[in-house]
Amino acid sequence: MPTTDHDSDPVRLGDLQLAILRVLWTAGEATVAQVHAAVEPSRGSAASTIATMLSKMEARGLVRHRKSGRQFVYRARIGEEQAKRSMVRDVTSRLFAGDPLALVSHLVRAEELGPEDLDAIRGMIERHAARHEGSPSAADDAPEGAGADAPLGGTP
Amino acid sequence: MPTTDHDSDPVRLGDLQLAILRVLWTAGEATVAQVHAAVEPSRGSAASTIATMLSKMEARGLVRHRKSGRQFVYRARIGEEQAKRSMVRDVTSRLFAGDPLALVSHLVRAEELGPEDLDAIRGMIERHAARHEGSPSAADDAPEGAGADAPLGGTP
DNA sequence: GCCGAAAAACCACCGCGGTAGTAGCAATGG
DNA sequence: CCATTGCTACTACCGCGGTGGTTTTTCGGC
Repeated sequence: MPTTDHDSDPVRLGDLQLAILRVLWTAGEATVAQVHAAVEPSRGSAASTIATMLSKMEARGLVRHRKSGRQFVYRARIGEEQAKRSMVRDVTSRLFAGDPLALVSHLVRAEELGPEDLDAIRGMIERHAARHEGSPSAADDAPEGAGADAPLGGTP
Repeated sequence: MPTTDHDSDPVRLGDLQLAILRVLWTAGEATVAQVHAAVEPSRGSAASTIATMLSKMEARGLVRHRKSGRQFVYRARIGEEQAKRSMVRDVTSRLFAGDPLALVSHLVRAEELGPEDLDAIRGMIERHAARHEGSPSAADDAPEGAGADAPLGGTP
C-alpha cells in the first residue's frame, strides 16, 4: 500500500492536545504565543502550559519545532485525518469489538441522527459505492496537504 | 423501557473499567473473584487490581456492591447503551464538533467500511426511516433485540 | 475455641494529561 | 552598558487510570 501505512498505534489525545493540534492544522505552523492566543480564550490555559504541552507532544512525536529567531515554530507531525482515524478506530475497538458497522448501528439507533442525516448518509454511501464500482482497491486518502500557510500575524 | 436518556456527563472509561463493566453487563452481578476470573486471561491483572478498580468505580458511581456472606457482589450502575452513547458522544464532540454525521462521513471515507457494511447501513437506515415515517408510533417490525456480542465466557 | 484460608482494606507507586510558577537566557532599547 | 522584555527550560504539582504487594478482617473447618 503506497498510502500512509496502517495506523499502528492508538494515539490517544487529550483535550488540550487536540486543541493545540487543531490550531496547528489550520495554521500550518504556529509559535507558542500564537497557539496560546488561539487556545487561551476557549480554555484559559497559561502560556507555560501550552509550552509544556508542546514539549511533551514533541517527545511523543506528535509535533515538531523549528527555531525562528528566539521563537519556536511548531508544526504538527500527525495529520488531522490520521488522528481522527486513529481515535475513531480506538473507540470502535474499545466499544464495538472493532466493528465500525456496529458503531454506525449505534449511531442510527441511539445517537438521534436526524432524518436529513440519514438521507445524507444514504447519499454519501451511494456516492462512495459508485467510486468503488468494480475495483476493490483500498481506501484512497490524499497525502495530507500540509501546505496552508499561517494566516496569523507574525514577525518575520 | 428504561432507555435512560440525557447522559449529561462525559463518562470516560479506561480499558480495565470497560472490561470490568462488560463482565458486569453480561453477568448481571459478579463477585470480585468472578470479575477477576473473567478479566484476568485477557488482561493479566491481579485480583487486588480488580478490587481497587471496583472501589474506585464505586466511588464514581459506576458500580454498586452488595454483601453476600463475606464477598462483595458488584453490579453495574451504568447501562451498556448509556456508556456507549456517552463515549461515542464524547468522541463525536471532541473530533467532529458534535456532529455524528461527520463521524459517519469519516467512517465511510476513511475507515475502510466494506461494501457489505455500506449495504447493511443502507438497510438499517431504510428500516429506521420506515419506523419514523408518518406516525411516530413505535411497535413495528423487528423486536430489535440488541446486538448480541460479548464473547466472554462468564461463569456465574 | 482456635487456626488457616480467603476476602476486603490499605497503601504506595508509575505514567500521563493538564496546570503553572519561576529561573535562565538572549536580544533590544534607553 | 545595563535594565527590561520576551521567550524557552526546568521543576513541581494534581487527578486519575492502572497496578499490585501487604495487612487486616472474617468466616468456616477442625
